[in-house]
Amino acid sequence: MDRRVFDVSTILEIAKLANVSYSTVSRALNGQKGVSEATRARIATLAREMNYYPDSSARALVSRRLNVIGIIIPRTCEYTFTSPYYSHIMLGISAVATQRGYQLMLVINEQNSYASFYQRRMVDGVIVVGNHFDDQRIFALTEHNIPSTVVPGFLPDSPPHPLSISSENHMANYQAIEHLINLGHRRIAFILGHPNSVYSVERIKAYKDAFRDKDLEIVDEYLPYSDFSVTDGFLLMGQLLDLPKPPTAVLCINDSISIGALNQIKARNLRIPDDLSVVVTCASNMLAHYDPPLTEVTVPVVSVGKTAADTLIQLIETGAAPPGRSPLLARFTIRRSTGPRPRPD
Amino acid sequence: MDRRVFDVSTILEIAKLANVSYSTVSRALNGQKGVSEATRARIATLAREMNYYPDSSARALVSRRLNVIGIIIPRTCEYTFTSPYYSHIMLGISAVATQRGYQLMLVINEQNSYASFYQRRMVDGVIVVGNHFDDQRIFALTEHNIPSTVVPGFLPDSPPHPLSISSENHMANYQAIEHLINLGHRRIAFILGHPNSVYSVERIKAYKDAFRDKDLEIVDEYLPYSDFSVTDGFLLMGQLLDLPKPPTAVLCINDSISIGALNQIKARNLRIPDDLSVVVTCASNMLAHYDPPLTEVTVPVVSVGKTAADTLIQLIETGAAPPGRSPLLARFTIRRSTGPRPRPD
DNA sequence: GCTGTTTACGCAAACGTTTGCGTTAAATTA
DNA sequence: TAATTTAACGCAAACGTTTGCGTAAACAGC
Repeated sequence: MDRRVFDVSTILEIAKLANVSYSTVSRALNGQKGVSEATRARIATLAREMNYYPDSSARALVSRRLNVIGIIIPRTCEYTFTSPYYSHIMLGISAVATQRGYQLMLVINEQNSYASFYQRRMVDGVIVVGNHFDDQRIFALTEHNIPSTVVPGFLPDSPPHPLSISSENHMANYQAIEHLINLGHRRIAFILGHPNSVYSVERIKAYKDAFRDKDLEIVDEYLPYSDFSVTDGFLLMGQLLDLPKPPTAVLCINDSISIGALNQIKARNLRIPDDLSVVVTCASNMLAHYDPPLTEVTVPVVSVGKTAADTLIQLIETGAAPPGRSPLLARFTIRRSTGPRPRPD
Repeated sequence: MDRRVFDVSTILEIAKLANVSYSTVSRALNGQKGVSEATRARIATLAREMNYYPDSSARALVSRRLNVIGIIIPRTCEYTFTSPYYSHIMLGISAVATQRGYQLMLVINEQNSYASFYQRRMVDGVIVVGNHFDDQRIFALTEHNIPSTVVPGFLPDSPPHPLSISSENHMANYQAIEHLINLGHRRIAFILGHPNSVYSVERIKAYKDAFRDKDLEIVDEYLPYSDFSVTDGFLLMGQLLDLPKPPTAVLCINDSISIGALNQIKARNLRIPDDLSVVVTCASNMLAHYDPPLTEVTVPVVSVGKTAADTLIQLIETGAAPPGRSPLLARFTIRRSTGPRPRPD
């Protein structure tokens, strides 16, 4: 009678009507062998007629498999959740998960243990989508042997998590900076993200590598940190332009910073690239139709999400991490927002 | 021994070590009465030491409550999932869900029945976040009495779902159009979304209401439909400007359309508002620092998400929908992107 | 016709909880 | 002191599955 509320029937009721034991019903519905085609068909139609759906909780209890993976957005990353970066990663995760029969549990702004979701058996594994490499809670995942991947993962030299999924951005950023240097720029700014974001560290490295390779001096003033927000992009771009020696070129670390910075440039009526060269970094197509067309580092965000999900599911199902994956290369595309260094005024 | 894999203990093991029955452990851990403070404390420390976490599946199986609500993004809305609109709604849902002890199950691009998630007992209720009012699958939710809310819901005159959560946009849009008319504009364009999106219908109504109230003629050419994308905003703005009699003012239905349209305007070097007045609609702050500051319809998207979650949880827990909610009013803010109609050329 | 194999099923345990009911012993009341 | 209530706990059923094992019947090979 309690079941009436839920308007669905159980395996037992079907068994009665089909005149078989309920274990046979289970096998029939799950496509296991040991059931004749006749009874299988009978049970199948009966199940449909009776509006039968398996109870996921009961199934999970005995089979120890929920077919659910958790997406965890740490508290430290909440402010960026609304950015296209996150939604594109989730789109990638979702695509693979759906295809392989997994549901998604979304945990935004998590402040407690990441492990607990697994320990409480709410998920078969978790994907932590955060970019702070100082997150101690990651350790518990590997320590307790919890199936998990981390996006974008951590610094290559000290990875606290063996399954870090990240795009390979060094090359594209190096190319971008090299491109600007070759155009004659020397005062090149890069609006970064949080100081302990993987992305920031990665970008700084690309920047410094390119500058060192060209024997150029690195001025920290041109490398401001931001909170990844549109507003910060706007404000920091303003501060850069207010410098005694303002940059002649600027790179932006993500969509929001790019948009904010462009608005600042527009507000000051600076011409791109005549007065200032701009390289943006995009996960979305928000800036696809900007005038002028923007020289851009394109990050394969959806692929990152797909790989993270694929790796995790493989780990869940086989117990072992899949072998080395091919790198997900960010692309550098030259368009018309970068040009020769303006002559000093 | 199988439990070793999961590295957690069960209620039974704790019971043994505490020298009580496992029902006592359950009661102690759940804060029910019938347990002395001494044993309760003993069990609590023991549970912590032994790394105990309740098994959600087992708990759900008997208590018929999962504490999970599903967020369903229909297939027809997938293309907009990456828009700030969706992430802000999810942020609102998440805030309330977390506070009230619910987890979120995210289903992107669902093509099957919405009801099945409930019928398979994966969620206690669902929030459908879509904007097409021709979605037949909504009917099954009410038909089977499944706890659910729908965002943004449906047209007020024919609601197929009793719990539609939506912002109240008519007034703000009416004000926006009235504002433009008062500025002398007559050729006013509105770049809408999908033809059977609730938002489009709502906007058309506001538009036509304002025009009728001023005894002005409505020209359908100025009311193009879009797919809510940046690209479409860009292209449609171009088509509008290519019209023999181009509009002197334009309204945009959401963030993406606004961005696309602004890019088109910028690409043509039109001055805002001298050549063209622009009213944008925003869920995000992507356009917060635009130059000039944009006259805007601000939609309280996070509040919509919060209300949807709040209503649903109330429905789940009490079995009845909460009484009438106060409307979530969109705001109209005049800034500097709207000005007097330019004199005819 | 005997043995061995396969097919199609049933039985019952198990998964880890919650919870109604029963049973002591202690505490309270008359 | 006896009667009654209450507190603290145990017992066992229940939730709806999956699955290992057992078994009868059918079937094959010789």
